[in-house]
Amino acid sequence: MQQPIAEDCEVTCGGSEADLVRIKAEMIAEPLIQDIAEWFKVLSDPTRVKIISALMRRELCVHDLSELLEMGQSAVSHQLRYLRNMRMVKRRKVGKTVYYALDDSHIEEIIQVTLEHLKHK
Amino acid sequence: MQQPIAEDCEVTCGGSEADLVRIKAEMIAEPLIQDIAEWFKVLSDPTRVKIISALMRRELCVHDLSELLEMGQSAVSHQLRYLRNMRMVKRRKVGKTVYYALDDSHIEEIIQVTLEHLKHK
DNA sequence: GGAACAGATGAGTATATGTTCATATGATAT
DNA sequence: ATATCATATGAACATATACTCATCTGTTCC
Repeated sequence: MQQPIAEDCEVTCGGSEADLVRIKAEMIAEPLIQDIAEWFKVLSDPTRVKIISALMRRELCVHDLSELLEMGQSAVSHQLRYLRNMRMVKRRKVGKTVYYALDDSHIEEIIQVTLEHLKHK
Repeated sequence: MQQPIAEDCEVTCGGSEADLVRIKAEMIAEPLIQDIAEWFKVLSDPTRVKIISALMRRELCVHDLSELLEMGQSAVSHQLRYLRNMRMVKRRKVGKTVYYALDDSHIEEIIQVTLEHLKHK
């Protein structure tokens, strides 16, 4: 009767096969992993961080954001769409102009925590 | 004596030029923006989130990580180098095998905060 | 020494991402 | 209706990213 062949590095790597199975079960579930990565990707681009940094002060229209960031209107608009899809910002239309504001209570908190972290490094 | 010409959208966009200048001064400084984006980029990839998720349990060698993630050794190794450069993980060598462990006290906290956030959405 | 193994790394490649350009939409004013 | 302004959006393009493959380094065991 064949025993299941032991993995090559069962001993050398310190962890038994059973251990790995347990760890795998304890790891964050796949769909959640995807969500986390997607969420962090929002803040992984300087332009988006700048936009959020500006909106932390007050709501702003696309044109003003474009001036603050010294970037083309189109580029800003594309990123705003991205942020809107991610439910990070909401918009309010007044005549021709569109005002954007933060729509996620946790962003500021997480940015603040990260700032503290980066300072103490 | 010439007054500085007002910006096109001074009135329509609701913010005076002086306001924009003030906001610009209050925004997070450019180099810090870059650091924040770089830091978040670490967790913007599912593979890296998985690696960190696994290392939150205990230190692991490359081979075991490779098994846990069901990915090639090379791919895992590349990401580990990235994480090492970002000072997110440290390594400990024992004979042929190299053990990786978390080297950033704040990652777990931030992931935990993010998980809570994602659940309550 | 040489074989076997764990891991690291450079090159190549396919895909993702961010910006620009041109143009479209939608609103206001004349 | 037409012109103008604020914003949105699709296509194109250049760069960045993550993986694979082949190869290299460093260690142990014979």
